[in-house]
Amino acid sequence: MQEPKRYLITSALPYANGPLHIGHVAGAYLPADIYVRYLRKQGKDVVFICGSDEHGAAITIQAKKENTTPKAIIDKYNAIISKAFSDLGISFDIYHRTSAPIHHETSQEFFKTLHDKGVFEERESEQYYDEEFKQFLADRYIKGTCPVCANPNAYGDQCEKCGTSLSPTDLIEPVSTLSNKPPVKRKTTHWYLPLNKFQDWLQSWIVEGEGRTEEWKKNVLGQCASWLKEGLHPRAITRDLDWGVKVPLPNSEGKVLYVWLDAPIGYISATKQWALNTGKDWEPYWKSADTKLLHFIGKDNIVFHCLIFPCILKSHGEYILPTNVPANEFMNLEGDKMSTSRNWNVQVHEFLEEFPGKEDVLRYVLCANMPETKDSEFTWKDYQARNNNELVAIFGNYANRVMVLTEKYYGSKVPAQVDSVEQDAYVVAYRAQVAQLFNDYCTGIESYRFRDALMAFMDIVRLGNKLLTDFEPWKLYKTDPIRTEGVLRICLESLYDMATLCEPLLPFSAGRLNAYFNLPAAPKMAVGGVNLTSGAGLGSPFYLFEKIEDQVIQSKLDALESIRRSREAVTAAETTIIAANPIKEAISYDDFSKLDLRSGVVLSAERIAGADKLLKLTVDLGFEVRTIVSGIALHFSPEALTGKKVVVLANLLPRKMRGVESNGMILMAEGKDGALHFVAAEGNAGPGDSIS
RNA sequence: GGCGUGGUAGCUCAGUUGGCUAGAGCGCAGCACUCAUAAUGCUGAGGUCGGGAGUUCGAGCCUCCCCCACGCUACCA
Repeated sequence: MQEPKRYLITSALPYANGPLHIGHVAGAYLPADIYVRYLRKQGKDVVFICGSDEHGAAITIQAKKENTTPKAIIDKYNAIISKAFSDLGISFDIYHRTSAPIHHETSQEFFKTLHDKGVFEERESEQYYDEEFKQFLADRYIKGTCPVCANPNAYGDQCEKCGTSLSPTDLIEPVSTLSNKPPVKRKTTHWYLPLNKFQDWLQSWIVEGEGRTEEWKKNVLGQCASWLKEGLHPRAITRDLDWGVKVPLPNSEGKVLYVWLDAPIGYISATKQWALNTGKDWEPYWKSADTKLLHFIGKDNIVFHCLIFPCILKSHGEYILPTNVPANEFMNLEGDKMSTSRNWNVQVHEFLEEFPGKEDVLRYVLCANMPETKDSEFTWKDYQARNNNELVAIFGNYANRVMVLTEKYYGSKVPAQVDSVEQDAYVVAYRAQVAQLFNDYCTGIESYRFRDALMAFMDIVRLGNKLLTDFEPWKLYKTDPIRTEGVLRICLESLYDMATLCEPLLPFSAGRLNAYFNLPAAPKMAVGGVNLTSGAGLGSPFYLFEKIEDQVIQSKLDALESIRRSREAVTAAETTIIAANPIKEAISYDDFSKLDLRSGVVLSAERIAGADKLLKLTVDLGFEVRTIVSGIALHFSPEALTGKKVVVLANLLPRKMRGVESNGMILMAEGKDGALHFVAAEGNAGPGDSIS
């Protein structure tokens, strides 16, 4: 691509059911903000879009959990999240919400356009339905026992204990979380996006790079290629739910657009709202080929932004496709994956409340450890070390050295430029090195390598420290005060350059430095072009950053340690329970296949004379009626058993008990309290159906 | 089980199409300096590049096998 005429930058829409943590920031928001601030400083036409994703079942669940309404939930978290962003200096041009009317309209228009074009397929399927509440149940509204780990509280989409992704029909004994009753299956109609039809196009666009103008990151390409290799399938883009954007068709009450056709359209509707707010035209940003469109996201969003959303945009026909999707990996915390539900994270709003004035420190540490090519690690020790050894010792200290010397020798007035110093070979070489590093800095940002850019910036500061040490103005002043003036003039100018260069990375510090100079922010991103006014008044020396004491770090570590301990205690307790009834020796499938299990129905039951534990059951196996003796008399009365569905081990050798021949065995589950429960095939399984 | 991404110095990470003695920052050791929040500057130690085999004049990089971490996905009869 030639130089783009304008830039449209998006960051993944945070889901408004919980607060923002630093992993999110390092993944999708900080890199975008750095990039955008850099572009603005270069004078580019750029719009930076984000907003809350406020629909979906998880939010309605959260509302139920907090005993409130979905609206209250999204208002609460939208407020927390958007404040956290602005407090951290993430400079969106608009932070919008998908609950806004303009978003609903935009999404519906999009759906209608694609629907009218015949892009979607309509399909009927069976979904669980709650008869009492008269509604279809979203996956997360169904709970049951996980077929993998036997966790009794697995959701219909995922078991949070073992992490397996499920579909509601996988659950054993599913229960509606609305009525706490078993749901029934009922037919429903949904619209599907036939991703399979886009397979070839996606293959050439992403894998072969047809029509792309930028190289994509390896992790992004790999993930996409993996999906394409598996083969894409049609995906439902509507859901039976009442919280979301309504499907804009007749006879579609109770149906909303699924996230695919909701959240990413939020980028578009937010752009529209921004245009309304500012009197601009939104369309060129989305529809003109000379726009560079970038989606900053975390790796969990790669499939969404690289496969699904492009299919939607392309289907529409008028929209451009992303130039790049510079997805980051994940940032771990002290060795473990960050997670809101497991309380293992650092929440942005809490951090900012606890450590006011440390916005730039957090930005610095997150940038230095940004998970650009692989998962990275945030530790509090590293946070402290980077603050104390880099921000304080290198950058803050350089600024302070220059300010203190200037105050001491020149009463905080800009000293004069001195030709002999300007032409000194050392200074010429110094300037050349700074120019080279500035170049590295720009290249870094432009190619989404923000850690490199940060490193280049710090190297510029290091050169400043070195220059001071090499010229030793504190000695030079005694023998050659004029030359000293020239040296400090260079230092001050470099400090002003640093204020400019660090603005995308450390905007708060940039502001404080500009204030010291009593100057507005430099209009352009550049180095060496500054010309301060000799004799102009400067501010008083100050510390840009302050040391962080061990004690502060230790308390953060202690807090995490106690969370880890309590989690381990829970895990240990669960392990003990499982260990109490250890699993039997492993068998082969052949061993299992010897068992002939059948579904059956109890026709009648009677006590056996002289036996207090045995019942004589007559069981219908469909193809025959059998007599089975079962030792359950202490748990069930005979009359309660008529019509009971059971599972029978049908090929067990016959055995006489108390004179009655038993032809099989009834399967029972024994609870921890010793109570017996029938095992039965649910639903329509009839007598004689085999079980395997 | 399949696919993807990683496994490089004590720690956090770079290493672009295979090419001099494998790099950076921090930490560590020594030296210099004192304007500075004991901060800065210089020098140095430290790596069989997850393990094994192969291709090549030459492999951190390419091929095969194995181990480990993370993610996605299938199957679960």
